[in-house]
This record gives sequence, C-alpha cells and structure tokens, in this order.
Amino acid sequence: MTTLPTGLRERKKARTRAAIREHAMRLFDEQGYAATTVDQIAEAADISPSTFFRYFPTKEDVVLADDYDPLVIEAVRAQPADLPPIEAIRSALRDVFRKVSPQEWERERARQRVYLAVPELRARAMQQYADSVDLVAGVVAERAGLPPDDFGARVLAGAVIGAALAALPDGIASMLDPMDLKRLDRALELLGDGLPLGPGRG
Amino acid sequence: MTTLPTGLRERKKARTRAAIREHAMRLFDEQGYAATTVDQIAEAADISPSTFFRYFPTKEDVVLADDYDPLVIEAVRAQPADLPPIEAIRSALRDVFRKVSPQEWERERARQRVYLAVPELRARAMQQYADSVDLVAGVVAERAGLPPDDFGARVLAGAVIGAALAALPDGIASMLDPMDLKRLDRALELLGDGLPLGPGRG
DNA sequence: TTGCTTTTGACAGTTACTCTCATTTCATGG
DNA sequence: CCATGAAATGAGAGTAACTGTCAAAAGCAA
Repeated sequence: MTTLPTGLRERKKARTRAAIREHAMRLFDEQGYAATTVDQIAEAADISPSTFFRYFPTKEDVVLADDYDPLVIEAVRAQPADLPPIEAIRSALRDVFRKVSPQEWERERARQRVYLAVPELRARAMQQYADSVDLVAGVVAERAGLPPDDFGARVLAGAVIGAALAALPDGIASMLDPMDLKRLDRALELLGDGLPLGPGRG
Repeated sequence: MTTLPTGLRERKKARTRAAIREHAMRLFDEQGYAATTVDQIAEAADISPSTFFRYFPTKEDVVLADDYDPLVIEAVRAQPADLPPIEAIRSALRDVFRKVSPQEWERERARQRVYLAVPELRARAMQQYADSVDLVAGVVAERAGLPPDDFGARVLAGAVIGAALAALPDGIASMLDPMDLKRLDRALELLGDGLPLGPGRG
C-alpha cells in the first residue's frame, strides 16, 4: 500500500518548487529571461542545478503555469443550463475575473511581462491555448448533451479561443487586465452575433 | 547604386539553401528530428556548421517554411466582392487546394510527419497561425472597406483560424489532405451559420 | 538504531547556438 | 586580364541548456 502524500517530504518539495519559481521570476524581471541562467536560479534558490531540472523539465516551464483553465471550466458548468454556449462562456469569464485577488493579479502581470518579451514562451503559451480547446469543447458538448468529441462543439470551442486570442494582442494571459477583459467580452459578443462587420448595430 | 540580385552568387545561395533543407528533411525522416544533429546536416549538405546557421537561425526553422499563407490571401482577393467574408475564405481555400501539385503535396506530407512528432515544432507552428490572423484580418477588412486594424475583422479572422485549427487535429498543415480539407470546409460552414450545435439541419 | 526509499549534489558529456577572424569566392572598374 | 572591394565561407573557441550516472544525505518505518 502506498501512503498518502502528507509528510514533511511533501511540504519540503512544495516549498522548494515555490522558491525556484519565485527567484526565477524575480531574476527574469531584473535581468531578462535569456540573460538569466539556470545556474543563477539554482544558486538564488539555494539548490543544485541538477535539482532545478528535477522540478522543471525546462527553463521555459518555470514561467508556464496555467492555473486558470480549470477555474473557467468550472465556472462554465455553474452557468444556467439554458444559456447559449457562447453566452455561458462570456458569463463564466466575468465570474472568474471577479474572483481573482489583487495579489494573484500582480503575479499574473509579472508573467505577462516575461511572455511579451520572449517569443519562445509565446509560442509555447499558444500551444497551451490550443490544448485548452479540448477543455472548452468538452464542457460545451456536456451542456448540450452531446458526445464529448462532437465536431460542432470542437469548432465552436476553436472559434471562441481564436476570437479571444485575436482580441487580445498579447494572448489570453493579458485577460487579467480589466480593459482587455472588456475587449474579450466584446469579441465573444461579436462571435455570438454571427461575426458582423462594420460599425452598424446600435 | 545597388544592383539587382541576379548574379551567380544568388543562384548559389538558393541552391545551398535548398540543399540544406532537402538533406535535413531526409535525415529527420530517417533518424528522427532530435537524433539528427546540425553537424550531420552540415556534413550531408557539404557545408560547415557555421554556414548552416547563416542560412537558418535555428534548427527548427529548417522545418518551418510556410509558403501557403500568401497564396491563400491572394486567392481571397480574387473572390467576387459580394461574397460574405467566411464564404470567400472557404472558396479561396478550395481554389488554392486545387492548384497544389502532387510533388508539393508529398513534401508537405513529409513536413507534417515531422511536425506531429515534435512538440516544439507544433508550438512554433501555432505561433505562425497566430501571426497569420493578421493577414486574414487585413484582407477581410480590405474587402469590407474597413481600416486594416478593424476590431471586428480581427475577431472574425481569429475565429476562422481557431475553428480551422480545432477542425484539424494536426494543425492547418494537415490541410493538404483532401479528407481534412473537407473537414475544414465543414468547420467554416458551421462558423458561417453561427456555430449551431447538434445534428439538426438537413 | 537498522534497513529502505526518495531526494539531492557533483560531475561528465552532448548539442544547439554565438562570436571572431582569416581565407576564399564572386562582382566590378580599369 | 587584373586589381580592388564586398560578400560568403570555414575553423575554432566559448556559452548554456539539457541528460545520465553514481554516491552521499535526508526522511521514513520497524
């Protein structure tokens, strides 16, 4: 029988992981991403370089920690069942946004700064968005009583993520900016209305 | 005065570039992407490793050569002006697809094989798709007589690319497969119809 | 304490990529 | 055809992100 993970060991691991992330982000902010070596991070976090790679498979992974997808999915599930899918997603996004603490908010801003400057990170983030299409498609299908791999649900999810990315020039990560949240909301409204063009429509 | 680039030098450069790409793709196919070193490619193409990096900034860039975006944009421009934007894109995609030679077709298939296997490459390809949103948004705005940075056009473009990516599990690169072209077409049809869910609609 | 497992550190090795500098190769005006 | 300048190449040294191995140390159970 394996015992539940609740000992001193687990606590230490969590603390080490957090320390690595904190020091890394600080150094990235101070010196830039490329100029910061893994050795420097390891030294700042008081671990050996080997240990760094045991916690994060690559240097990039320190920055990539998308904790928000599950929250959004949960929020979509919580929306009234009769709401059309795109409206449900809009409403869910607003709900999640309201729940973010100023503290988390600032940490996200820091991540954004790094993202914006480093093309490789943007590329990997993009890949994550593509992966999140599956999540959105799943919950959309679930609400509509369709099989989880329904083609129409996938296309809808893809359109939602695509519209969102296009509306936020800096990627969905920038969603936490209230102004960008407004643009995102407007983009989904357009999508729900069949993507009309031009200034018309009071 | 600078002279037009048409001498022996340019021809040689083009040939070297092509040679690198050819040998690289062959080696990737034979041994896998990660197992193929830049030194091996250089040796196969009969150049020095230094020269490799003068032609391609990174090893990834050898695989990433998206020559199709401009073709699609041109084809969209050639569509009748009264076609609604999504219909114009659908029609343009069909036109471009018809023009691809079996030879190019096979080369694309080879690229796909490498893509599928290598996550880093998928990530970078994704980034290219994001970049191509700008292109699509531009031509859509142009056809509608809107400013090139029109928000609605951007959202529409994002939704189109997003829907396309979601419809083709292997990315837009797999578009050259006729079956996938059909799925892509169906996805855009759904998008044009306002993203309805369920089997309804004869 | 005595064993067992997990985590860690030290170290060596590979490879992508950068920089510098001397040499060669092409272009051109006389 | 030759001299001069510009561009392309090759050689080599250096950096840094990873990988793998192995022995020491730290938490865990009896």
